[in-house]
Amino acid sequence: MTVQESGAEPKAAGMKDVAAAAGVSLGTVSNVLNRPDRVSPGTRAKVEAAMAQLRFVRNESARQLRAGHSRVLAYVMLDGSNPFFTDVAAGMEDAADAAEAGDLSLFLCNSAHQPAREEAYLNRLEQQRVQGILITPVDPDAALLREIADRGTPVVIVDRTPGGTTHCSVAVDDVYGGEIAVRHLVEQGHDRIAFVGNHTAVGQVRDRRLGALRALQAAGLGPDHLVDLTTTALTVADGRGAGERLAGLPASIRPTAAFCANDLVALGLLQTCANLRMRVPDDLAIVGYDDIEFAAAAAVPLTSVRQPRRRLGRTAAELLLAETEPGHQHRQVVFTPELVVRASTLR
Amino acid sequence: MTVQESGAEPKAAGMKDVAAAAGVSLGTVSNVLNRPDRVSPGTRAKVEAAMAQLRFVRNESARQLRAGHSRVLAYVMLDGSNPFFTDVAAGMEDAADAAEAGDLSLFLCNSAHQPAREEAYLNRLEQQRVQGILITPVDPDAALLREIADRGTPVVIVDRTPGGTTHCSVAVDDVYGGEIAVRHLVEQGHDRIAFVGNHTAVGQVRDRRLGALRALQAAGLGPDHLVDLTTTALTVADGRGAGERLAGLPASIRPTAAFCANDLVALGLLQTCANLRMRVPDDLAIVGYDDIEFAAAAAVPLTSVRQPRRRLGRTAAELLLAETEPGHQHRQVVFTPELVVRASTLR
DNA sequence: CCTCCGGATTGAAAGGTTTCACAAACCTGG
DNA sequence: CCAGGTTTGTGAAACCTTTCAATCCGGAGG
Repeated sequence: MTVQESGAEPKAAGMKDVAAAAGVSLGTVSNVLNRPDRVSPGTRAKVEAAMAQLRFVRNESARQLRAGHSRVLAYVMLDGSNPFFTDVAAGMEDAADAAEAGDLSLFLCNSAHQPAREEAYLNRLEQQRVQGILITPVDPDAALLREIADRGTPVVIVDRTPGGTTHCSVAVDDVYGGEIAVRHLVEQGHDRIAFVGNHTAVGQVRDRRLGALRALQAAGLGPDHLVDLTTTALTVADGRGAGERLAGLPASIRPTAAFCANDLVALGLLQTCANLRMRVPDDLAIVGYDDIEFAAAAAVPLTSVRQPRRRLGRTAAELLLAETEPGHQHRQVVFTPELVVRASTLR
Repeated sequence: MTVQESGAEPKAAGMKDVAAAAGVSLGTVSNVLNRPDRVSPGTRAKVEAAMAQLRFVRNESARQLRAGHSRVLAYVMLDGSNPFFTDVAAGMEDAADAAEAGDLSLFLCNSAHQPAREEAYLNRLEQQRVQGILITPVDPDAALLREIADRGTPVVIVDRTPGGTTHCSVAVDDVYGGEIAVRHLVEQGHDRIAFVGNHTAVGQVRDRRLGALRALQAAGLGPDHLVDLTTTALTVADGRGAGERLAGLPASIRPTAAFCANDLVALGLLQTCANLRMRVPDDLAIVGYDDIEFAAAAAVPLTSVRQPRRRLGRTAAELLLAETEPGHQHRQVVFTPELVVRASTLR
């Protein structure tokens, strides 16, 4: 029984205080925490009682300082409000929970497409000496990413393909995704197909369009069978706008099917169709991309290209954890997407 | 010019190394970092050059250890895949960015409804001595939350109302939300209204139903005018199931309107209506709750009760930051939701 | 009875930063 | 040229934990 301080905040007890209260040395308290088997049951009980009584909370900063690294992984995501990324993050959580090196935590950081925010997070994480950084970067070729990796913090690029092979990365084959989407439409008898998206941007969307062209070519159809409906971004509103433009085309030219770069765009398009009394899929067949949960729940369930989001995240985290192994070589993993056929393309 | 080590990893330079390389004392390096104005331009330049050359990265663990606390806030969210919570988190990010005590980072942790995960995160955060914890807990009255707060880490409860007043909290008036939803339906001429949700659970959903009953009462309608369609959870699938049950009711009893505890449920219900050729709102008017982005983008845009999600998050973070002020009193902030009327209830 | 052994415990060093009292150097004005 | 003030720079202590070599002790074997 020690006397309870009645003054202001009792100044959070440390191991030293615990040791004093239990009448043992500092080293013994440490042993109780880290190698309980090396401590006799009697002393251990005394120490544990003291810890409980003093409401001892281990100081992680001090542990890290000593250890030289923390037991934290972080995912810097591009857009926390996009279900795609939260699912990827869920996969990472699975991997972190399952890791042998128990006791890992995954922290999420949302850059929200803002380079400044991304940079601030990256710096903070590096200073925190996190075990590794997972990131879907605004710019996959940013110098900072390379620098951080060079200085020794493992970095894995998620859902982007960096220029070189200076990091591990995981991504999905978007050309193939575009190909299976449009091949399906062609098989359904369509030969004038709209591509809805902002393909001027490099990356994903461009690849998906490329795949679409390949599918047409394979069917003996030239690039003029793909009608571009270019949007500024990939939101639901963009999809609505594209729908109106599409409906305005004369019937002789109007595509009978649309391949959307994204499910959000597809949902917007679908909504416009409903408003304008165009029947889906009879008047217009629609294929989306990502297969987000709401794609299946739409008024007309959406055919979509599914990416193995959760697996993407899990694999990324596994690659990250493998970085610390001795003769590590960076790997670029590419997954294959899959077409999920639903009512929006089946007449 | 120092000689570049050619062996393995040069062992990350610390301030001591920088000091040596620049030919100054440790304290001066510290001053360059923390009080640059107290250092003459010449030495500062020397030190900065040395830092660049050695690729010096500040060690946050050591800083924290010295400072006694970190510059990190954390939000432990109940469900990272629910757009509601990611929007709340976005509001917190706004507040963290704007905070006077510059240089705060917000980390997100996803408990995914799992008490064990939540507990692991809470312990880790407390050990990390974070500046404060924001949380939408699985159980708002869990003992651990109180203990952590008692030991000195500020805790703010988000979107839940804890039993006592031992924490700050922010929430939304769900009774009122239910009331305005059903009042609107009554004004549209409905007098037999379905309530779709799992109201056996305590909390939100129960309050929303309570509000619905009040609205009926205010219109002189008894509780028998509310038809309960009870679900197990609040997912799209639950909504679909409820829709089928509803459609199975004889027309003489079947409600002409439905108030859903959640937009996901409402979207599922909407989908069933489309499948069964029930017209919305003519055959069934639908009101959802949360006003998630997809509510407006549905095939029939959904009337919904909007919660100030972003503001909820921002306020929560502000309350948290205010906790450190001297004579702090815990506050319970309650926001008022707002009805957004769209096509799903307007004939 | 002495030695040796192994398990239990201890004490001190180390890890990188910040802070603070203090010393040194430089200026100003008398 | 000096007293007193300001600007720069220094050195050591403190933050809390972990690790590891060293010590202590009781007991077994000779």
